[in-house]
Amino acid sequence: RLRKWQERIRTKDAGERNLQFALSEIDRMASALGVPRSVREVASVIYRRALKEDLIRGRSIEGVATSALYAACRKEGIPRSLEEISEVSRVERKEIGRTYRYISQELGLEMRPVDPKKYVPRFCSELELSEEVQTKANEIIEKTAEEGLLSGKSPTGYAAAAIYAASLLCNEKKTQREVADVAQVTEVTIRNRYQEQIEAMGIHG
Amino acid sequence: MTDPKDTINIENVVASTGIGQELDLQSVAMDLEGADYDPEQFPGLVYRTQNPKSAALIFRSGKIVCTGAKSTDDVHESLRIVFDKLRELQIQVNEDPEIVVQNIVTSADLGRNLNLNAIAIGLGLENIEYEPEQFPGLVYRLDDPEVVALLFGSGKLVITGGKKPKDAEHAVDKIVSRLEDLGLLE
DNA sequence: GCTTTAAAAAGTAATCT
DNA sequence: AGATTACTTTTGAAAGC
Repeated sequence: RLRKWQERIRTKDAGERNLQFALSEIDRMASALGVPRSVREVASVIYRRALKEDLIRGRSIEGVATSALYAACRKEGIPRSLEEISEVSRVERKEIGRTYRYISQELGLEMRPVDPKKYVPRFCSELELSEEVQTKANEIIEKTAEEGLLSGKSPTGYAAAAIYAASLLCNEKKTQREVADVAQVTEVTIRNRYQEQIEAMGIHG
Repeated sequence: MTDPKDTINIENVVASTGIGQELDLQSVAMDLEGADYDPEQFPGLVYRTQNPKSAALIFRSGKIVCTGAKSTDDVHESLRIVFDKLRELQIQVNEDPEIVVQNIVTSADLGRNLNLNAIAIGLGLENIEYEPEQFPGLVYRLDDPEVVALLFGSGKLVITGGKKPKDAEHAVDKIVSRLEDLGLLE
């Protein structure tokens, strides 16, 4: 009986240590990403729920913690792409993506697809683009998405193309390279989305 | 107005069978031309047929998996070739080994573009998976028939997980009526 | 869970000319 | 700026780690 008692304490301590590790990892990654405290709190809640529902079995603590943070950023309306998240995590992008899909499904998070407009303020400020460009980019995203151009396209590439187009229209030109670097997509993707968007907007030049 | 059902095309059929005899894959690999066998990497021996095109995975137990065929007839033809090849190597093969179709992959076209964002909400976020950052298709699991559909913005789709060609037809019917009810197919 | 096989859908990406 | 090739997703069986 004493043995069982000690074992219970041991596992309880281990579980407690694991939880503390996960929460500190969420904190570390959140700081590195520069997201507000509210996001870390949402991420912590998601992680605790995943723990309670026993979703961590067979997965790494770090993977679930990273996925919880990715989901929290989206839920709070300040998404970070998997690419960005993976830069501050030691879990690879593909694993974060599949773990996120799993916990999202199992916890019934009912995550809506990311709205590309959510990336506009951050990308534009990194590029030092004016409020006017942001407004124009949002307009382009709004209008072209309504016409069905967004289906199946990655939100970051879509936002990047709209920002590139808006920078040209507002005479604050940024190169495709510059926009591609902050959005972490290739110039090819920007080129492809840009062509579709300006055509749908009826813009030339 | 072409019926989306008429656009259904079988792209791949997976089936399993067995010759009812244990095999020494090492010697089969030596005698069978074009055989790929690397037990360190995978326990099965890979043998490809050209006509019809398919790949057979042959195991030590005598069980065989055939994949890549474009119809159930092609699966039977491919396996007939495999069986004959094994018989040429003086291996006993049952008369007519039972062949079980395990999965049929089909493609189809709904004929109009789809607003996947609206469809995700319409079908219910809890019933679908749509993560365009990871994959452009919307994943929709049906209970009856028990298949998985991948819907794309172009209106094209993939149905997989079915065991009979009819499963894909029923799935397309259900998807079309579901989308029509939601007013998302026009 | 992984390993291997084949196949479609469409987007993204790396590499080469 | 193309063109190619390759990887992402789903499905299923097999035997073994």
